[in-house]
Amino acid sequence: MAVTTTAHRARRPRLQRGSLSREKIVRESLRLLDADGIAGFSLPKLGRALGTDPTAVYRHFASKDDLILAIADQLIEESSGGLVPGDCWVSTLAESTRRLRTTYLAHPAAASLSAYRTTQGPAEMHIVDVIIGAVLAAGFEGAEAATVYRAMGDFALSWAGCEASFLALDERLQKRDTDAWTSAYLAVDRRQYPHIWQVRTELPGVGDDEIFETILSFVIGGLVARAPRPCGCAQHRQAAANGNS
Amino acid sequence: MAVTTTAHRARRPRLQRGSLSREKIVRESLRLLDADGIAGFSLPKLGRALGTDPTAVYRHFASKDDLILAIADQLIEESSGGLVPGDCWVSTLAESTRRLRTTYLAHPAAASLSAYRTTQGPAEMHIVDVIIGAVLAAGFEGAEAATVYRAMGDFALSWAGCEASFLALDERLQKRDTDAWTSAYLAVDRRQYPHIWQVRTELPGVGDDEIFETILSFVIGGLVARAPRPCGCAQHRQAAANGNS
DNA sequence: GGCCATTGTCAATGCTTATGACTAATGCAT
DNA sequence: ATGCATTAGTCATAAGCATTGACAATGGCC
Repeated sequence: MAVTTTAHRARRPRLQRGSLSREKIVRESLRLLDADGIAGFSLPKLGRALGTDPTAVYRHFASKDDLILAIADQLIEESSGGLVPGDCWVSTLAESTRRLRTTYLAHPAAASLSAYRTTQGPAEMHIVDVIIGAVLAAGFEGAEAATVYRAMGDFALSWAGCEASFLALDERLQKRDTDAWTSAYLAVDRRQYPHIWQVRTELPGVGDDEIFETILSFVIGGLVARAPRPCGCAQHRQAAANGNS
Repeated sequence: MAVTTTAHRARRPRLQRGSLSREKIVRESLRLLDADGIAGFSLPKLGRALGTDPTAVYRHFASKDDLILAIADQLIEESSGGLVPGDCWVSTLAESTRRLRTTYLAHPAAASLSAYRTTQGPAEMHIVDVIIGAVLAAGFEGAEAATVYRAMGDFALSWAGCEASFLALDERLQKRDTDAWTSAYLAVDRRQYPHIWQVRTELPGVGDDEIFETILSFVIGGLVARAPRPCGCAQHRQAAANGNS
């Protein structure tokens, strides 16, 4: 069958007419959000950027929220696509957290809109399965496994979402915050806030990556200490043999 | 065309000067946000709720963002007011994290608007000083102390902010998410997502408080394991003496 | 009394999300 | 191939939002 009827379109189960499609709209949304931030993202603007009527997007998405969910799934896909769990559950957990953060930081405006939302798309299901797999490999079982999974998953989402939300603020507002570390806290009164004063010169130099790796090491460290079964990979078996928890 | 439109418009008697103040507006904003959520919070609605002209609030706040910052400071004050660090730095850290979360969960809509914002108000400075004090008591010094403080502080803010943001969503959307745990994940395909399948019956029963205490115990556990100086309080000295980290 | 900054009111601008009516393109059955 | 139901794109429009500038009443001050 399949003669010469628009070969590349025939792949889809249902042919798309015209110039718009959900996929194209999501892609252009991401582009707009990356370029102009949240302020540059409205359905009329999106329609115009696509070269269509300002309201045309409503033919493909029931509402703006519907579109945001599609963007969320795209982000999760970008973040967890091709992630294959190795034999070390510790690095599986650490890596999936790092990857989510990397994606969110690459698309802060999109992430700040779509974080904390459950898409129930295939990409989300996949990463959930991977993380639960790691938690089970750590020896947690039943209700405790479910709780530990939620704790680790929500930690990754909340941290990355929070960093992204900050980066999605106006540059003006971000500068206000940065200035707090570099000047306001630097000039703090010694008697009123003695502890801030003690580390005041160190505060401006702290980098975001450093902060993230610190909290991640705490979380993973606390998890490993509580895990019923140590990690079976070469590196961690070595560490466990040395009596290090 | 126009006949008698403006002639007998039902006019409310003009309010007395001083019927509005920044404090009153912040209080009414919190009330509105708690009652109706983010959707019920616009400057026109706020003005009407205060019994004034919809635009009257602009006489006291330069913009909506200006008002949101004032709300943020009010929340921090409510959360950290009266917090006195004890001799146990572990519980100081845990308690201040718990208190922030409690406040944010009590005012989810307000928190979701104002989280991640630096107010540089006295309430914020105070809680920062308390947390840095605990980190110093743990034996961290210099740049490492600054990094650990940021990690712990940002963890508390991001987790509580994230939970609040979720609670600030429409009830309809929250239900969508809850249903994901109670039905969608329950009916997952065993072969496609074997790990989800394994814990599927446990997922719906996991409570938010439980998840929070789990991640908090991981974070605190990881921190304690890395701290140069163990906690000096009776309870933790005992634990340290038993060789438990 | 008279000055005048402050603050409440009003009208208006230009943006937003969203909907229903209308039109034209398309796939499908005949 | 032809006609038709479906549907994508367009248009007009509604209702609500943040914000602004003009205007007017108020109350402190001299």
